[in-house]
Amino acid sequence: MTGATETTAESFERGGGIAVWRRIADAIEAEIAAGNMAQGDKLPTEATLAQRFGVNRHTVRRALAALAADGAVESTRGSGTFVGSARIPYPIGPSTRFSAIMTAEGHVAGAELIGAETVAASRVVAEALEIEEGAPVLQVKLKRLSDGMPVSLGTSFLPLPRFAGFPEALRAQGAVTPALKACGVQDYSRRETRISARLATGAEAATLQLEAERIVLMATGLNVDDAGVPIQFTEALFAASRIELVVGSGL
Amino acid sequence: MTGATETTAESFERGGGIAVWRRIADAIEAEIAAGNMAQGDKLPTEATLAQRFGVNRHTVRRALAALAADGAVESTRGSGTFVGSARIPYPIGPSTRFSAIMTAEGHVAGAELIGAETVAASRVVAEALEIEEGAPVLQVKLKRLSDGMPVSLGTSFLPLPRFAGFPEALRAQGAVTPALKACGVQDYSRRETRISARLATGAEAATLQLEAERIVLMATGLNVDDAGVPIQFTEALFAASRIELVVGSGL
DNA sequence: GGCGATTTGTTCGTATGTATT
DNA sequence: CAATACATACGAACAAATCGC
Repeated sequence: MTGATETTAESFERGGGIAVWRRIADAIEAEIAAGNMAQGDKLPTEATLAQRFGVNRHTVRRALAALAADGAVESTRGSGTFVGSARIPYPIGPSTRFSAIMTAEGHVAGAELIGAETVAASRVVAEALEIEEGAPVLQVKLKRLSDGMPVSLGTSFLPLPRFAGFPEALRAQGAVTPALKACGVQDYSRRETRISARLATGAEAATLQLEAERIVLMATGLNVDDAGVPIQFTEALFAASRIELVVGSGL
Repeated sequence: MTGATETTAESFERGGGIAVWRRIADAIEAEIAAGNMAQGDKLPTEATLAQRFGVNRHTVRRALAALAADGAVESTRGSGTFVGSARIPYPIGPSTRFSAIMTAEGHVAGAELIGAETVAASRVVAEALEIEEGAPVLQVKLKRLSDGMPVSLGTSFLPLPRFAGFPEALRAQGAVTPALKACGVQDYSRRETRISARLATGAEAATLQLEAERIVLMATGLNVDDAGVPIQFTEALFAASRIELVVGSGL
């Protein structure tokens, strides 16, 4: 590596307004953005960086953790820390079909049913599905895979008794659209999507095969059938380091 | 010697699969979700929580930091840690007008020009604006306010010489739409929006009046005039703790 | 308004666990 | 198996902001 643009310890002294770990994080990020490091390149070890910046290893770790949260870098225990990879575009629109999207991008799509159970509709779910609060709804959790790598973690609520046969159909078909068709839904579309971002909980991180403290994009929305009747209230989590949501673009 | 670490329901012993700080974070989040604590309520002090969970204060801080990143809690030095507040919906669509949105929601909108300078178009910008790479473009940075509180931080690129008078018009008008009109753009619309999430850099956090290490939603997009000619490549940052993006819904 | 106690923020030091090479 | 490298946790000290008296 070139030591030409190396930042010296001089500028990272303690007690200068902005925290040292943040200045280090920005410095490393700038280094990557400047194109000095390519995707997948290995960063110096934490110990090396600590020595280079003249700080404790904790301080470097704090900086690296901030960069790892959004995928700028990826750390692997025992191996090292590496420059992260680009995000896969994921179109969001009136007709969003996971399998179709991934196939079009050249990936192998898959869906794995994690669980299905009957629960009482919460206020939010009931309002969206236009049913009574407390009415029985089917809660389905599924993991979506692209080339075997978990991409999203979805929780859906479907009204009963209309979709009582959905879990079995999903298990049999392996994708949502044909399973809905088996329940008599010829076509469906997305009415509204709300997008927010937060950190993954422990269970979510484990399911998505994410390291700790990673950012997820949360897209909640309502699907309606061709008659405009709400059929599915969904909440999908995407690893922000792997996915970029795309809105519009002629869809 | 660890005999009498009575504490709460669960024991948070070391070395059991999932990290202690994560289990504590999930426990506190569950506590909030259960409705035991309302918006703005003060959490116990870090020292108290550390004692209660039988861990070091660092471990509690790690858990609280995870919750603070997405706004579940908010910490203030010298004061304490409090339960965070709800997010404001922000519609994204073909015709997104900040001032109109905020006024409709009952807020007072404002835009503050941070900087305007002529730069050479990068590959990404050039491609979007359909101009030559390296051609001069106007880079405008502005901060959008709602009721005086910073909501978003935007960077726009506009082709020259068409929009040479834009900064002056923006300064005079105080909003983007009339400023564009002054440059001869009768109407414009959004062609595509890409949404991702990451952590704010030091400078961004400062401008948005965010604490360190907070999550931001990044929406990049292209605006075209009524003739379909690209006029503005924009990148807007939103504090994920304050904003929720809304796509669709009859817009 | 001043001042000390409280509370969160940052950094260093140390030790140990665990996965990779 | 040993060395390397990241992950987690504890302890100590001090800085900086706030709050109550």
